[in-house]
This record gives sequence, C-alpha cells and structure tokens, in this order.
Amino acid sequence: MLSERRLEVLRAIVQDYVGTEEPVGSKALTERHSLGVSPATVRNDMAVLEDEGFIAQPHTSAGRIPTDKGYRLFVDKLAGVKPLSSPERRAIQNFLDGAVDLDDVVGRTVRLLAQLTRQVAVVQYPSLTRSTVRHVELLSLAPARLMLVLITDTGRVEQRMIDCPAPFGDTSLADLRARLNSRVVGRRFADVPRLVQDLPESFETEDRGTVSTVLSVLLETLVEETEERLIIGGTSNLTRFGHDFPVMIRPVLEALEEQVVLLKLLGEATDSGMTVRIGHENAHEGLNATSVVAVGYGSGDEAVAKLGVVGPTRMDYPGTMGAVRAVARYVGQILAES
Amino acid sequence: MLSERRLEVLRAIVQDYVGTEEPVGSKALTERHSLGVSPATVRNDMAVLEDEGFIAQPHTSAGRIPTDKGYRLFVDKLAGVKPLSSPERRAIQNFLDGAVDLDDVVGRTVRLLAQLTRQVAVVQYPSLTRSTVRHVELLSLAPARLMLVLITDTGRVEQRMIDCPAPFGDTSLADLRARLNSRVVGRRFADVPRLVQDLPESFETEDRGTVSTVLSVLLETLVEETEERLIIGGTSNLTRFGHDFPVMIRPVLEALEEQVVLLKLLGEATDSGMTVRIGHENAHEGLNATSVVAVGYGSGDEAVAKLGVVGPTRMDYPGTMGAVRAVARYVGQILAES
DNA sequence: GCTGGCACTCGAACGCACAGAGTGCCAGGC
DNA sequence: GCCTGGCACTCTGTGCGTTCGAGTGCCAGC
Repeated sequence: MLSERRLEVLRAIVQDYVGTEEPVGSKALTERHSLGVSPATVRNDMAVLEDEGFIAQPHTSAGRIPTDKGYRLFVDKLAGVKPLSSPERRAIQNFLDGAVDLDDVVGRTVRLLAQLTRQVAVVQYPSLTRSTVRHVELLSLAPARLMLVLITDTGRVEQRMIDCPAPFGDTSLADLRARLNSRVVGRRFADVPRLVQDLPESFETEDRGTVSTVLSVLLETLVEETEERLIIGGTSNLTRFGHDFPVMIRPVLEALEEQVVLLKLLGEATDSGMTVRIGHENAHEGLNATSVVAVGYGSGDEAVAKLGVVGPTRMDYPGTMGAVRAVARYVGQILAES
Repeated sequence: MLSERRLEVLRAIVQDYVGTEEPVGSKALTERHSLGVSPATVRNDMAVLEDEGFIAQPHTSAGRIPTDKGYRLFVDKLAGVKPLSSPERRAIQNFLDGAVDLDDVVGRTVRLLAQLTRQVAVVQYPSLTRSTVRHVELLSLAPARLMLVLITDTGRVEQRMIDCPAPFGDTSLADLRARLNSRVVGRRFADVPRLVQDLPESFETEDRGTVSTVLSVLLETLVEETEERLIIGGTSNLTRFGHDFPVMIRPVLEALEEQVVLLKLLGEATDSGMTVRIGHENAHEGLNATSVVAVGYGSGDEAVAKLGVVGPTRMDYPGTMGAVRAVARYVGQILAES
C-alpha cells in the first residue's frame, strides 16, 4: 500500500497535469503544493509511483504524467465529486425549465452539459422499456389504412402506418381503441405483450385479421423503439484536446458517429451511481485516449436513460462528475413534473 | 475575357490542387495535362490569372492555388455535374428503400450523403410550411386535458398537450374533431389560420373557450414547427481537412453546432437548382474556409426542404454536386411513395 | 528517512547551409 | 504577336550541429 504522502504526490501530479497539460516535475510540484518535503524526496516517491504503474515519463528527463491506472486511483480514492456553485445550479434550473417538450429537454440538456464541462456531451432519450403507456390512439386514414399513435409517460410519441388486410369499420375501431387502452394504459411496455395477446379472439372473425395486424405493429414498435436514440453535442470541444490532435480526434469523432458504440458505452455504465471509464477501460479502441463519465437519470426513483460526457483522460474529474450528476438530477426533476 | 487556354489552365490547376492538396507549379501542370504548350507559356497565363484574382501564391516561389473567385469560375463555367455511376445509384436506392419512417429516411440520407461525398452532410427535415395536413386528431386524456396530434403529408407527426379552461364533453370533442378535419385536411399549413378562424362561433358558449384554446395551440404548432429541424453527419470527415487543421476545424465544428447558422445557410440556397457557396460567399465567418453545396428536395415537384454538404473549398465540385443531386432526387421519390 | 549536491540525459530551440521547386523576365524564333 | 528556352533569383523545407534547460537518478551526509 502506498503511503499517505505518496498518494498526496499522485493527487498533486494529476491536478497539475490536468491544469497545465504538461508533464510535471518534482521541483514544480514542491513549489505549487505544500507537501512539506524537498524535491529529492518527491523524486523518490515518483520513482515508486512509476514502478507501481501510476505515472509514466513520456521520455527520460521529462516530467511525469498520470497513467490510466493513476487516474483510476485518483478517481476512486483521492477525488471527491465537486458540487456546483449555487449560481451554477440556478443557471441549470433556469435553462432547463424553459423547455417546451421532450425534444427540447434533451436538446437543452446536451447543450448545457457540453457547456458546463467543456467536453462532448451525450444524452440518451428516455428508454421505452421502462416507460409506461399513457395512451394508444388509432386513427382511420382510409378505409383500410390506420395510423397507430403511442404516447408514453415520458412524453415520447411514436407513430406507425398500418395497412389492414380488410376494411375496418368505425365501430370496430372505436371498440379496439377502447379495449386496447383499458388494458395497457399505465402499464409498462414490457408487460404489454402479455396483456393484449388474447384480444383478437374477442372480435368478429372478419375483424380478427386487422386486430392481429394492429397488435403486431404495436408490439413491433415497442421492440424497435427499445433500440434507443441519443444525441450528442459540444464536439467542437474536441479541438481543445491536445497538441497532436489530428490523430487523436479522428477516431473519437468516428466513434461518436456510431450510435451503436455510444449506446453500448452508456449501456455499460451501472444503473445507479456514477460510472467513470478511463482510457483503455473503454472497450472501443477509438476511445482509448478518452474517459467517459456517465450516470443514469429518470423521472422517478428509477433510471430510464443515461447521460454523460466524453473527454480526454486528462480531464477535471471532480468538476466533470459534479456537473454530470447535477444535470442528471435536474433533468430527472423536469421529466417528473411534465 | 480569358482565352480558352487560360480557362483550361485554371481548370487544370483546380483539378490538380483538389487532388494533391498542394500548390501546383507550371512544370507539373504541363506534365500532367496535355496543354500543348511549354511551362513558360503556362507561367505567363498563370501571371494573368493571378492578376485577375483567380489564383494566388501562398508565398513567392511556391505554386499557385485557386482563390474563391477561381473556384467560382470553375463551378460556373468549367465544371459539369458528374453523374453517379449506376452501381452507385443502385446502392443509394437500396439503402434508402430500407427506411421504415421519416426519422429513418432522414437518418439514412445524412449517412449516405456523408459517405458518398466524404464530407459533412446536412439534411433538413421536410418543412411544415409547405406541407399539407393529412389529419388532425384530438384525444381526451382527462376531463380538462386534451392532446392534439397533427399529421402531415410528409409523415411528420407533432403532438401538444392542451389544458382546457373548462371540461369538454365527448360529443363536443367529436364535433370539433370532425369540423376541424373537414376544413383543414389536404390544405396547406399556411392556409389553416384563415380556414379555422370562425370555428369558435359555431359552438355553444360554454365550449368556445376550449375551442379557442385548441385552435391557438394548433396555430402555434404550425408556426413553431416552421422553425425547422435538421441533422448532420460525417463530422469525422473534417479530420481530412488539411494540415493546419486545428485552427481550421474549430470554427467549422462550432458553426455546425449552431442549428440557426445551418438553417440560415440552407435557407439562403435557392429553391430550385443547386446552390454552391464558396468560401467567403458564406456569410458565417467560421465557414469562410468551406464551401456549401445545397439543393432542395421534395415529394412532388416542389421543394419542401433542403439538404447539402459542407466541405473544404478545395473539394471535388463535380462529384459532390452529382452526389447531392442524386441523393435529393431519391429522397424525393421515397417521400412521394410513403 | 529526508536532504542537498552533482553528473547525466534528452528534448526543444536556434542558427546555418543547402537543395529544390517555382517564378519572372528576357532575348530569340516561328 | 505569341510561344519558347534559358537564366538568375527567391523562397521554403530539411538536415545537422550546438546550446540551453528542465528533470532525473544516485549518493553521501544529517
């Protein structure tokens, strides 16, 4: 186990490196932090930290920079989550309160998060899997053409066109609409299939085909839309990445364009609490030079989706974590209110 | 007026520079193009072209590169639109045919365009202004709470919650729904306000407040949603921008994040035909080093929205224009079918 | 176990010379 | 009048050697 002072040295190295973006040497360390010991002592400590793999030298006779393992220790043991200042909190609340609908909430959230952390923000739309049904509507557009509209408790609306196998009368339509709603409103998506499976049987033979079609489209929508959407923002912050950045930024932009990658990334984050993945801890190769800070958010006590930021491993972890957590909370509140 | 050969020299310069990304000299030009004259002659022509402002030298004793004005002449007079190969066309069609709904169409389009041109693609959602109403639906969620659903002929769906000033009976609701639809279905958004303005008068006094509320929400939706949405893709292509690109790419990413800027950009494009804005022709400062190729697309003969690409001024104009035009056409077809 | 001292290493910065590409201009030929 | 070959000139990019300084590792002493 590392001594108290060595941990302190590591913390100082991380803080300085994050601030200056340059390898930090023993002399600079003692000057900028009151460690109570001389540079020589710090050098010894650094040698140990390097042996243990927490820091590294880009080249002989340069200062040290933290390794992924060093950041990991920093995040786990040395850094707290820095709470936002109250002006900041007020600003968040004001900004999010102005949102008019779900798209707007998500859009504002991603901009806010990007601005607050000065990094790339990723916000997932509230998942349908854990949502409940607020209303199902069936509209007749033509004799054999229906539109299905599905409204969730998080305000999301999905619609689908349905071509019926046979013309479907207005009374049957009203009937189906009423029965559907009485069974599924307030229920979770996951429960819907079970709740509607026997519906066709209660209709006249001639209508059963259409009812089945409608149900299959409904179920399909539930499944398809479980495949989540997300939006990203603040990509221009990538330009502050580092000196050698053409080579750094390319794979990151590519990874960010692959929604699949991002969804997997957020999916890997634990449901409760904040997840920080540092450098090579990220499965995706293009993100090996980045860290991801993610957290779940939701309208109630349960997370319905996740949000987070992607930035260089050399990031201000306490500040970033504080911002991410605060934003997630406020978004949750907003969703609960609407 | 420039002689035929000088134009030919300009064309050669543009082509070579686009290909190699390096200033092109007189010797290289004569070697790679059969101009039928010697380097010395080409040098004289280049001197003239430079006097006229079509090309420039980064520094004395370097080759020439085209100026914005040079690209402008190239696009206007020297370059055709390069049609896509038929395998490419088939690929486009297959890719777009797989789309399941409007979001999917737009999403696929943007990816396709980015891939085809290897640049940043921008696709605007079909505008509501020129759309017509397919259906208006009113749902009663609670005694004094309604949901308004608006469906357009381009498949777009908008919904709004409405809190009524007074409870609203089911018969009144059905009545309002029927009258609304009979007046506005098939009509253009722009005409809707005129068509519904006298509706409240035909209802009982106690319902007039609610009817007015519903109408005002409807009109509000029409106006609000005229504020268009758009999506972008292929930002990682920016990394192929140039050598000195941190400084180049930053303002571009920032501009791309400002939806307002992009909408204005597309809005400036003429409705019919293709618009090419080169370098400083773009009003936005951050895009002074980029060119924008945009074109309208629509389900019928009229454009309902625009799409295009943003890339370095040093781009393959004929190829890009060909891809943009082809994609716009196929998207139009897809929209017309659905 | 901490400290000061010291020799050593290595990258960044600077100056310099050189090669190469490209130009402008001029005199001569068709 | 237009094109061409030749030539001197002007740059930039590159390679090389030197210097400078930050930072290290190690050691002897407290």
